[in-house]
Amino acid sequence: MLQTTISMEKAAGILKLLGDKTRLTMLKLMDEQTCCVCEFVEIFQSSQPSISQHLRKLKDLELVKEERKGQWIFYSVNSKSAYYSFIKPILDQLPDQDDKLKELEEKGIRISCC
Amino acid sequence: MLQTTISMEKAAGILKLLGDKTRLTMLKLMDEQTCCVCEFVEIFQSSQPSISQHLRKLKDLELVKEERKGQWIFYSVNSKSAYYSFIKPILDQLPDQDDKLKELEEKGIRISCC
DNA sequence: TGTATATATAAGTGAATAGTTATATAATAA
DNA sequence: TTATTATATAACTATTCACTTATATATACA
Repeated sequence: MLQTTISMEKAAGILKLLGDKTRLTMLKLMDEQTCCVCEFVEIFQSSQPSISQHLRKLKDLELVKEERKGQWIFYSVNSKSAYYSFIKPILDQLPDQDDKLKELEEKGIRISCC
Repeated sequence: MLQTTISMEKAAGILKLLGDKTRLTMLKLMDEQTCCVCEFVEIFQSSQPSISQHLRKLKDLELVKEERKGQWIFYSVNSKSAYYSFIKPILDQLPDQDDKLKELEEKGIRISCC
């Protein structure tokens, strides 16, 4: 069952992206739920361009996919990616981040509904 | 069987170290065999200080252990590390690097014996 | 001894990177 | 149409990072 071999080059590139606390947490969140940019901005108390730039890097490697809904763009982990099987075991070992989304819901600023 | 929880902070720090092609390949090699600095220098055609510095970073996070044997210092993955279970699934997905050590043996410059 | 070999460390340099501010695009609402 | 909201992108800046050169330490061997 050992599937697609990943090149060292590609693996290092992906791990470099995951080697940032913000991006790693974003990915963990997006593996559980679909999130939009403004939610990340709130969660990480970061600027909107900073979050956008993190998302773009993840999108460039096709680790996440986007879907526009009206004015919002929703991001989630791209489980169809050839490299999903590479990152999934990593994400699974990370502490659950659901509390971050729960906080948003409590504050009444969770968007995801629609 | 989901064991030790790793913090996001720590996970990101480790992944950042793995996000370098040289270090990632070194780790994969050291997960299979014990290697010394001069072997890495030969394999990666890198300078000795460069290799030493990579090893130090891996050692600082206790991902590798060292053992002096005479003039040589042998490095290997520290499977006793609290984070070995975190990196092992990653290393297992990487392409085998045995050919690199075989090359050294063929050239007659493999040290590990003793 | 003194010389050679293996490794580590320190200091400097250039490139990569994450964040900032400013601006552009796109959808919605008035 | 104009204003507002959500997001992306471009240009700039400060920091991080990998590598270099030079030097130090430690072992082996003559």
